[in-house]
Amino acid sequence: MTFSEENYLKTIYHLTTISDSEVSTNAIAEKMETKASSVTDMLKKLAEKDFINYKKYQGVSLTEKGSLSAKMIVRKHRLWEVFLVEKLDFSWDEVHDIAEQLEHIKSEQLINKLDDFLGNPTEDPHGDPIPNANGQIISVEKQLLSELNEKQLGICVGVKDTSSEFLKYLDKQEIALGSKIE
Amino acid sequence: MTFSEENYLKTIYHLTTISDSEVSTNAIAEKMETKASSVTDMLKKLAEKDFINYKKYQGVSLTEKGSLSAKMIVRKHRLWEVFLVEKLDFSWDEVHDIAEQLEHIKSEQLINKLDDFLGNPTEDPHGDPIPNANGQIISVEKQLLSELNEKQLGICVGVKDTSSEFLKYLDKQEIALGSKIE
DNA sequence: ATAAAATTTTAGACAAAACTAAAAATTTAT
DNA sequence: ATAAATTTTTAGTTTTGTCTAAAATTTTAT
Repeated sequence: MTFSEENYLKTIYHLTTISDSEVSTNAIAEKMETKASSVTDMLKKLAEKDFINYKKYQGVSLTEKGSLSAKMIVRKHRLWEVFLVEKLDFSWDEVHDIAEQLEHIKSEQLINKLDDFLGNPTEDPHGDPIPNANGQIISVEKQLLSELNEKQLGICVGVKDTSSEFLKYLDKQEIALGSKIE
Repeated sequence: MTFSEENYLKTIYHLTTISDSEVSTNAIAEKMETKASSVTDMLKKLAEKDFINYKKYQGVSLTEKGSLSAKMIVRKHRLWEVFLVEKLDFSWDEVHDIAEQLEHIKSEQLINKLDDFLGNPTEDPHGDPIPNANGQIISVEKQLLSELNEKQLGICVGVKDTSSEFLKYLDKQEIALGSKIE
């Protein structure tokens, strides 16, 4: 699989988890900041290789094979993020771009050894779950802060928006994973 | 710089250190297992970008800029090798291919933090020197085993051939860095 | 010194991944 | 129900890095 194919697969995976229905060409194009025609080209290729179910004009969904591949990329991305924060002392707002590169390194042995080295973490620095070597995801139930009632107490176990700006804002407010919020 | 450009630069750098004269198109092609015509194409591009000195039919040498860039790639390669062996418990014959991928990750901050995390090592797992952040190389003088006289004692401080096969052979002979050899 | 051999470059083609512009299909609105 | 708007696909082009085959240059051998 090429870098580009991997990036498309990952994007389709993320869009699928948000909407859990067929993903549209335009949605992919927007998320990847590319043109719809480029997306169509790639969808044909991914369908050809049996990573996605694709019928013209009907949007796409991941096949089992595609879903597993996508989860392996997410696994790599999140494990590398843990490495960067825990071992190299990066802050949570700095790791995304580097992990975007590292997630494409091809070596199963590497990622499994990294997993062990990190102590088999279940979540990345933003509270997102890390798929295991079989692609299984054990995710803790979360509620959005906006869904809580007034005066209700909560503990921050994750962030929905992982943009560098928002994470820096949280730092300024002294909100981190584990923080009590009312 | 693209992956391909980086790979050419690294190859030219290695060939330069061996021969310390102009490097030929064919030598590059052979080392990279590609065709001479492909090499010529790339040499033009690298010359255009001022990484190499190139005159048709005359072979190439690195410019200051090219030499520094090459050393930074070597730095990354060797630091990642140390990481793989020291932290992830890979053996010295397994790390080359993975480091070939990791050396292309672009982030100065990453590599300098990795350097610190590893304790600023000066040599990789094969005894080759690691350039520092400024591209300086402090290398220990070495003698080839074949240059020693009979009955002369030596300590293995590096290996010239870093192929997986040879390294496994050394393992079988129980020869590692630090071993006394007569 | 010049012919033969080897090396290097050029010219033209191809595949991957992107693009623009135009055509086709689908969805929305009246 | 049909016209307008939107979305998606197709067709054709571009860039990057590769290739083959042929031409140009340099080196080697007599």
